[in-house]
Amino acid sequence: MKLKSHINQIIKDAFSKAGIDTEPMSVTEATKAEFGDYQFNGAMALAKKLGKNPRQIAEDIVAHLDLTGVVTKAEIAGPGFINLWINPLWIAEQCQHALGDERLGVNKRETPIKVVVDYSGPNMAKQMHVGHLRSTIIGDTLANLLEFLGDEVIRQNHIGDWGTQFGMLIAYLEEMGEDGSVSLKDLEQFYKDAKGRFDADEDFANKARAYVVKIQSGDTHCLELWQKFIDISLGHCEEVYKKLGVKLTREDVKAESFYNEDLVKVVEDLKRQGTLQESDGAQCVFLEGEEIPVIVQKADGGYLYATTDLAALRYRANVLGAKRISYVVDARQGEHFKQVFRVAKETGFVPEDVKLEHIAFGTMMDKGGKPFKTRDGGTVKLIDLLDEAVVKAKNTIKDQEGYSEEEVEELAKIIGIGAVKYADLSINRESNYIFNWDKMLSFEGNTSLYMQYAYARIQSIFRRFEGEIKGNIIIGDALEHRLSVMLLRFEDILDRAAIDAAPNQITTYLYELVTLFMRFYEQNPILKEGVDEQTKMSRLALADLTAKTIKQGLDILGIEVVDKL
RNA sequence: GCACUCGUAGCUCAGCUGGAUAGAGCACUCGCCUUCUAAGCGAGCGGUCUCAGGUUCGAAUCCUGACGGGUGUACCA
Repeated sequence: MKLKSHINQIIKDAFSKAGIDTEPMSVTEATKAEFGDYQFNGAMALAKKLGKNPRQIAEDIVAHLDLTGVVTKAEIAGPGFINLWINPLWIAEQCQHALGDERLGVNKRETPIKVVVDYSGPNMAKQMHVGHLRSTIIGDTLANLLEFLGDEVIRQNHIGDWGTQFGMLIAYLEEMGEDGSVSLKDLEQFYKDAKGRFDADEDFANKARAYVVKIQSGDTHCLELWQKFIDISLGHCEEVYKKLGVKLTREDVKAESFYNEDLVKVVEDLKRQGTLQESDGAQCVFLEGEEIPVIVQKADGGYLYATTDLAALRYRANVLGAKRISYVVDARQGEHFKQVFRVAKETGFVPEDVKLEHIAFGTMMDKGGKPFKTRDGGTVKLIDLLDEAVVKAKNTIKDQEGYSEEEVEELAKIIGIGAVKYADLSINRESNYIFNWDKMLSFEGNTSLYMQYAYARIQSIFRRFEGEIKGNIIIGDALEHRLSVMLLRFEDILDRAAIDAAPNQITTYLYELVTLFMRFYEQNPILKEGVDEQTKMSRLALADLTAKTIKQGLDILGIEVVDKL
């Protein structure tokens, strides 16, 4: 239900009937309940243009407003605000429709596009650490969201599987022989050991350097070892993805090495276009107004990540056919993407109509506002963090007697992982974010547990009810009215969140929705005695739609719900 | 130095396509369980939206500048 568009259309109709030859600005949600459901603030802005006073304009608009359908009441307030009330009968009807629809009334895009979402991008030489968390879950959410809205989403996991350190790792893997896969279990340690050998033993170091050259020249034996290493390493990542409930699979992997053969062509094409300049021996693209050039080939002939990114952009736009390419990457790489995107567009590597965006996010901080580290200053492994979340979640479960051990375990997973993800997604992605166990595992405030609790409460009602909902939704009071309108706003929220790539708009919405529902739950009894049948059915339907909306919203965020909490 | 980014209640954060008296949660004070999960709900307390200009009928929101924090600044990714 594109609620806002409906209201906007009514305003637009009033404009043309009133002979106002301007595109009206969009209505906005009313800032207060007493101001109705939506408000139109455009009368004031027109005052100068039309040479009339804003209240007169407002009156003119209201006089031509169709109050027989979606909107039933309009009031002019203050300097020329137009407050609008939506018809409760219409709201009820729309909620009813949403309830009967598996998409909850959310339309699929009329003109879906292909979107590449590039996220996670772990380095194969090391284990995934907290630095990968935000990209992985924000990216997955964005992909889920666009998919739900009907776009054709192509997930891309641009893993780092190429580079000098792999020579060292492969040399070490070969040295370990069959035991390699065993010691690889702890990649972090494996890396350290390999580095230790590299630093201590000159022969080993030379072998490692030779391997780099061999891999790059396509030596079969080396490539086999390399492939083995990547497989095992990727297996580690998949373990993390599984725990996190992230949908990335091997199908989505397009590693750095995938673009290797294209790198020469990228440089050649740039050269042919005359956009390349040599500087200190390196091949560079100098952009107007930019101090630092984009280097695509080092003085020693090697390629850089800008080169790979250009190759990837070209592939995604031209081979995959993406019209929107979203990079969910740390904000610190803002400059890099700004430049690479410019080069891609200015050289025509990527067509003009393709939207390139860097979905930047801030750094994860500890309670003290410092970058998140272990006690001894090391990086926190993602798998450890997630395991800890599950342990902590287990401790928050109050009534453990009510469950079997397996159930507690399962519940703890859902709660713990959900808490970590929700905490991250609920904050404006561009700002740094303070990681706080106590806060994220709290039932109070804007947390996943609060949402899951609300969902479980509703399911509890249905466990007791055990019937079938018959009859229609009837908006009985102001609270039910607000709750219903909130439910109908779901699509508007998702649309906006998709445009801005802002998961926190979804969490803010869910929080508002759940808060309203909790009030409704307290004030409007459903199964208690003395509630007449019609009211009971209507309230059950509202509760049901609320639960389904919470579930769908959390599902987009990659968070599960439970029937009992 | 230059560029980017952030600065909203004691703390953590919403709000930023300009709109009415700036909103939540935590903390603190108080009230509500013989009836649908009180892990809840309600009420109170708490603000020169960093500062100074500007644009505007109207600015937390847009522009300029200052101050403060963070980040980045050519052959790592």
